[in-house]
Amino acid sequence: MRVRLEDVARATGVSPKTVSRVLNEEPSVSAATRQRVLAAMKSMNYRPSPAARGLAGNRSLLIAMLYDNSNNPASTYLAEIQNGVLDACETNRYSMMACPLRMLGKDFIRRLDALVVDHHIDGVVLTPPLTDGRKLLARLREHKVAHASICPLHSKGVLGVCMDETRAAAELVAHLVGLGHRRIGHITGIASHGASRWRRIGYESALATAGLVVDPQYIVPGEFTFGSGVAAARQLFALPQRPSAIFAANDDMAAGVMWAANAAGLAVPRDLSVCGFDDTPMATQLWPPLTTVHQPSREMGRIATLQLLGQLRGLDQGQLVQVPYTLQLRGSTAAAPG
Amino acid sequence: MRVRLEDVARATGVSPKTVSRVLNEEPSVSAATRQRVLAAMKSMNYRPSPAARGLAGNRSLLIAMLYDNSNNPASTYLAEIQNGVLDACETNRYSMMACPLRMLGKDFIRRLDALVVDHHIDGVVLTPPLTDGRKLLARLREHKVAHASICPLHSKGVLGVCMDETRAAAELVAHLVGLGHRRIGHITGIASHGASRWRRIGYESALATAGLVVDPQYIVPGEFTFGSGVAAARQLFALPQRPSAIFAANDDMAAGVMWAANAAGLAVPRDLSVCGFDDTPMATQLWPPLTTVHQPSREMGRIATLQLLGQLRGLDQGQLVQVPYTLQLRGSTAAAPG
DNA sequence: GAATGTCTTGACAGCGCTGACTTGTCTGAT
DNA sequence: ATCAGACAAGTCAGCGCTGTCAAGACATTC
Repeated sequence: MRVRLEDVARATGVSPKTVSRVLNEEPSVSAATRQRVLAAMKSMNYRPSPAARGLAGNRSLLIAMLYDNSNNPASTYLAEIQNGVLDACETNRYSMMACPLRMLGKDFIRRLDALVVDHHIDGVVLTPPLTDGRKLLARLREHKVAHASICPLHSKGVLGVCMDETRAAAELVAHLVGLGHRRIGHITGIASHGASRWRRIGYESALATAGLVVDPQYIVPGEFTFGSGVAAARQLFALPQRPSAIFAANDDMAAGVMWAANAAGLAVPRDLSVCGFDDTPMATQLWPPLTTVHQPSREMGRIATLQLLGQLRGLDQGQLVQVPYTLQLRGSTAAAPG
Repeated sequence: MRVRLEDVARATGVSPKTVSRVLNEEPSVSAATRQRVLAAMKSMNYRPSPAARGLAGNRSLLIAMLYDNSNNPASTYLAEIQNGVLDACETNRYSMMACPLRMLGKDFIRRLDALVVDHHIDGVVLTPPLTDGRKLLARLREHKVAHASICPLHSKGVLGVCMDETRAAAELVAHLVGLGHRRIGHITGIASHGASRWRRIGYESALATAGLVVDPQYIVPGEFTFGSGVAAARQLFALPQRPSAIFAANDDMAAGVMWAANAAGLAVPRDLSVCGFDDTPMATQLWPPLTTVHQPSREMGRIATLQLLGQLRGLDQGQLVQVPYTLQLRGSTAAAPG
């Protein structure tokens, strides 16, 4: 029926333990033996049983991707990251379990235990805002589970990937300044996300660089959702001197701004320039297409996973890897009116 | 360290096998014993090891969600379904593995074997267009793996969920007819998706019901993507008598139509009414908001999974369950000009 | 040449659970 | 009183692999 490790051992004329050593890439096997075992494995189409390995050993070859699902609906951002994680898993013979967590409540403890204790999870990939959940991180350390973070807020001593969001945001705002805009509004994201902070800092630093004052009135809080973008835009439109450009901390909110602009009879980009962040598929599907920053989400998921797997193999290569961004200048931004 | 089944047995004063029986809800245990065992499990916080159960038994309490990832990027549709699958898993103490497959090539055989043979997967949830992959289905039957389908093209004897897409599409087109439109264009989806066929049939039947001729010129193939929507719209705009309304087979293409309309100087809905299908988050984020059909994707994922789990428990309740749709009449459709 | 260390390999138990089989008990029919 | 049958619970091996320990084959040292 099933080809077992023992069968490979018998076929090669070695002990099962030796085959096991080859399987786990342990060093103390002679090259000749290793070759013969590998050849037998291949020709017999041997596939080790994850269940047995998990039971007997301490590894499960399973990792989990944790994400916060308190914000419905599903975002393409997370879906892209998941694809990246799966990419990395596939090339490394790991498997992935997706695990939505509700940040609030102690739900996550139960879920985490189910994952770590029950499934012997080897490591987890954390996505924002889970990257900075204090209790979550504490619990992970307690269980001694390796983890890699994607865009964590606190990056000190953390394994994972990030992007220089501050610089990207600053470049974007500098672009607006270059187009002649002087009153530039900003809609921030959820405070617990690192992204919100960095993008705001980038915005402020670009203004400072250009010698413009940072007026708190022009900074309105949002929640990364379309609806919050609409509301924030209305607030900005109501100012005595409404901004001629708005930088929303993500594309969804930027879409909300464009929506509100349309509703208010403002033409984009003639009366108002709008830009976002993330370059979600939607950015090119709006009219006019949205100026934004491209974030390589899938690649980030892949790299974070590779970092995690590297750590599991004992290569302590781990700091935060920085991935490059690219500005996408499109039709939603234009020269300031007047 | 870890609480094992044996520990529970000792604490209760019964044999391990009896605890196992309680765990697996086997009938031949007296009510009194069952209660005592359950109480002990709870107080000791016993958590069975999936690895051990998988090794010893024939079940893994693991299901897989299969999806086609040859069309990048990630769609919210699939992400929503995944959330629904996870909802159902959680309440039934199952776990899920996400498994992207490339439909073409024989990649899927390897992936499927990895899942079924290695992980002892109990069942799979199929999403379009995998629901109708002949080789895939054959392989699943070969491995005797239970499966539930979401919106399969061929529904005969299949377990899963669907929606009356034909009727929904017909209602939507009837709505356009009611607004006075006589030249209504249609952009179809990928032929291998059942959705494409049903929505087109709905379109045609609605025209027939209204006594309008179905002119092949007004039916243009698309690929469910924004770009294909743009291209198809251009083709329709170039007709000697351009349509006054366009029904795109999904929201992404409808967004493409709106984009193309903007580019061509046509105002939506004044010069052109547009409607889509699926009610993705984007539908309310466009300007004007898109008239479409709401498809309860998450709920469909949940129900399909429940069907699958039901089948695994031997309840052969299985036909296709139909979920209700709702028309979302929004600003992108209006009375025909003239 | 004996003692020591290094490298490669094997023997064996056991991870935590369940399947197949057996045992014991109680019921009702003969 | 005797036996078949139903039910509750137990015994035990073993799922496929790895950890621990031990042993054999060599090379190295003084």
